[in-house]
Amino acid sequence: MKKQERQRYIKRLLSSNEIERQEDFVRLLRAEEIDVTQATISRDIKDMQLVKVPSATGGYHYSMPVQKQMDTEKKLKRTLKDAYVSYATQDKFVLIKVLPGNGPALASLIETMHYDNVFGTLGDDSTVLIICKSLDATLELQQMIQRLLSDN
Amino acid sequence: MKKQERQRYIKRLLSSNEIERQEDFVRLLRAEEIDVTQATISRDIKDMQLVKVPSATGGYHYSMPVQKQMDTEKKLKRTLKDAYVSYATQDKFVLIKVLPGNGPALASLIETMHYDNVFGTLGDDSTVLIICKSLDATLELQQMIQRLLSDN
DNA sequence: AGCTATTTTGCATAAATATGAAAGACTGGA
DNA sequence: TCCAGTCTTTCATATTTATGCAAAATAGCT
Repeated sequence: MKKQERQRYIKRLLSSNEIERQEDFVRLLRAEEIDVTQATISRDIKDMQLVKVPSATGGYHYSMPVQKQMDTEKKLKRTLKDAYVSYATQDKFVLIKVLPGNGPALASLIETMHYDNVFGTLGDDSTVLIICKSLDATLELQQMIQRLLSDN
Repeated sequence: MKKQERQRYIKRLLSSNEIERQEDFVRLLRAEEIDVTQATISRDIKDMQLVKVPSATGGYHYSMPVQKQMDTEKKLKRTLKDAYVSYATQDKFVLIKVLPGNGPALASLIETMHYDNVFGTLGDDSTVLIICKSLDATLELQQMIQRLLSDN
């Protein structure tokens, strides 16, 4: 399946927040050997219900649909609350310990949130490692986890 | 203040989900004696960080920013959980009883969520009346309230 | 009020996005 | 295999959105 694969790529590209127009997708996909035109991207965006968000800094960037984000955050929160054991940070890393079996699920949820500041995520059975893009980002992520754990 | 007032109108227009393009805003605002061009709307949308969402039914419509929606839903949930007494529905109405003093706050939160299906909201000291656009909508709203009350 | 700085708007148009229609790919038969 | 139906893509272009710039409005002074 060609289309689905491309759309997976598109999702992955989302977290790198420099995507300001559809042509950016075209360019980035071409770099990955996937040759498409803007027209197709436009249709993909419609399919996937992505939105072009005016960012606080003056530009625009594409992002996950509202509903999905809300749903995912909800699951994320629940998983965190259910399985959370401890966390630690060092440098640009955040390491979350969870109850055995919950690592991959949590990592995948964090992935699909497409946080702008997250470079990558890795989960084994009971540990999730999140690699941030900057030290500031690490702090922010930490606060977000705090928030998810504490609020209801 | 001209701009702010217009932006308030724009927010109010959001809940009527037939707004598919910026020109629709122009048209609807003109109907309310507010004379603007599409250029201004484009800037307002950027200011307010509204997004154009591809809807499930094939079209597009403008909507509140993700973050604000999430924040508001959070407050709404908290308020509901804190102040909820009972609710009842009849026809296209949902009537929520809350602890004294919480009616207006709750009504206003529901307003700012801009639910597509809500025609209007009215809150006195301890009661909130929500008027839906259809019977189906009433059911949906009811379920949403259930969800907010039960989940965490 | 009169003047200056700042903000907001419209106009014109550039830039970006969406889409009809034709062509190409893919699917599951017969 | 060949075909009909379905799905997907591109091309060309219509439609929609964003923006530079000049004019107008607004706000803050004195």
